[in-house]
Amino acid sequence: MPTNAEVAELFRGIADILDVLGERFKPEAYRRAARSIESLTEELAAVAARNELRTIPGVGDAIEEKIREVLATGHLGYYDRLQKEVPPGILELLRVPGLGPKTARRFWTELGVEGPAELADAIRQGKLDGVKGFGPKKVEQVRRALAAVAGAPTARMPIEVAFPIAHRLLEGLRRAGGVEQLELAGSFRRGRETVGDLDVLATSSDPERVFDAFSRLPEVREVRLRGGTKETVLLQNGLQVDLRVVEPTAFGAAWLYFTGSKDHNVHLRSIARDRGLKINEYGIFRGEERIGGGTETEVYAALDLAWIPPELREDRGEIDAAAHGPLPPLVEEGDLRGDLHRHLPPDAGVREVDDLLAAARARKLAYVGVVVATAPPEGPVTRLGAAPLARLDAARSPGLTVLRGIEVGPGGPPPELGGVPSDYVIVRPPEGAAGAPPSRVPGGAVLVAHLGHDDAARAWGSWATAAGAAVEVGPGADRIDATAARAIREAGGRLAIPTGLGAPDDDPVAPLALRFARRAGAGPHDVQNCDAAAPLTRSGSKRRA
DNA sequence: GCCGTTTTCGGCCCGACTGTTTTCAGTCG
Repeated sequence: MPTNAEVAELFRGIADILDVLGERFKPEAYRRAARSIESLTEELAAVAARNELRTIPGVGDAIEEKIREVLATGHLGYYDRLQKEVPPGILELLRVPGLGPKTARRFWTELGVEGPAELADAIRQGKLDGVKGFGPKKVEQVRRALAAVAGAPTARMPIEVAFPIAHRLLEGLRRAGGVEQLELAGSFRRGRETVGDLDVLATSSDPERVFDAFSRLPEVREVRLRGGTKETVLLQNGLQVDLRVVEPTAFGAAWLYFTGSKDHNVHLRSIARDRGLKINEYGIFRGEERIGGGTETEVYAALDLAWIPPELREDRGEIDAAAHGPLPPLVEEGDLRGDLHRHLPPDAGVREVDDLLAAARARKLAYVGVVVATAPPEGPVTRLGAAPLARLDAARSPGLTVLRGIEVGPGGPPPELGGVPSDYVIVRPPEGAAGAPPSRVPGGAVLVAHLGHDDAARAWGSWATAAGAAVEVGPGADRIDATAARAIREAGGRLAIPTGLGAPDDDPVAPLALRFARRAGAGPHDVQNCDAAAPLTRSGSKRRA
């Protein structure tokens, strides 16, 4: 049975071939279906079994039938036939930056070139000289792009890896001066798990100065292109960054546009067109007249839509919802009232305890849970020292409840931890194996952390609901991303969001966990640590410190 | 190939940048 990702990849392959064959609208139709399928929270087979494939955005009669064929047989006759029409190497040419379907097709039909290696040979032999549309600059551009693409496949980067990089770039630009507003856009702002590039948007009275400063940042390896309003650079690590500078009056329209997603933009613009309006990155227009664009809200309002949070802008029904009034509120940083998963360093002393509690008070948290002992499925048993433990228990603060947590595997606390008094349990599933939830519930379990298995998310979500537990969301290999968080919510489970208490500014875990939860559509009621009081603990009473 | 509170047919977002051209095609996002 093919996975959703494999079916999406198949449809992208179809789109590429159709592109080279010169089809006009079909390629985008297949790509749109591919994007939708990728973002599903369950297997296609389950959707097909309920006969609901047509409810997937971009899936109509023809694509539904193709999905059913692939699910049933593992093959698609249509794709097999298409593959015979175009040499495989031509499709590789589409991966070369600056080469598109039109150009690839010309290389193939006019020069007999059938792949990247042959194209490089053709350039060396001067076969492109004098070909219409290929001057010396274009040939050199293609030659360099071919050389670059040979060594570096362009993979999307996990957002938690991009986070500190984006943080540094913005810091650098601010320090250089000349920028007024400065924001990230693109899939980064939408909180996607991976980013293909970074989009940075600025307003400035002196764009040239901003571009100059950007080009000189130490992270920048080379400037790819530069015009009056945008500059594209490549970082040392290969990540591409686009910087746009716009007028302050157009900031909202530009931020909306560059945040995407593409499908969201296309839908908005088609609504505008139906109403005799036009949206571009400079504003929203009726004829020549500009009727808004300073803020995103103005643009949405001109279409009688409520403002839509970036995390939801995927054209998965959010636009229809916004037409009927404000969307249900998503969880915000200020909604977080406590944190039940703080670790202290193994050699923590009294000082670290005091710092953590001071940070909790500064954030006005109502409760904080500190892990005092761990016996995870893998790794050694660790315990907090006697002195910091005493300090923790002795902490006195009218507003702050302090709790002791122990972190254990699905089987519950091992004998080694028998003597450790605790208020609640953090369950940590074993790494690697797509572990099924335990059949019995460890007494007073309130949190599942470091789950990391997308496939198991739905099952753990159901289990957590029954256990009165929450599942921790966040970036990284052993955490839960937005898609899995959505599956947990659909299974009736609640989420927990780390607060980042005491973490440095560029630490990605807390801000991205919040974005993932929002992307999963979670409001404050769906998040355990938005509750005003600490969850019920195993003793049935809260440890008032 | 998809889609529809004008539509089951006839549309399908919009502009920047580059290189090659004397007004535009291709690519990209």
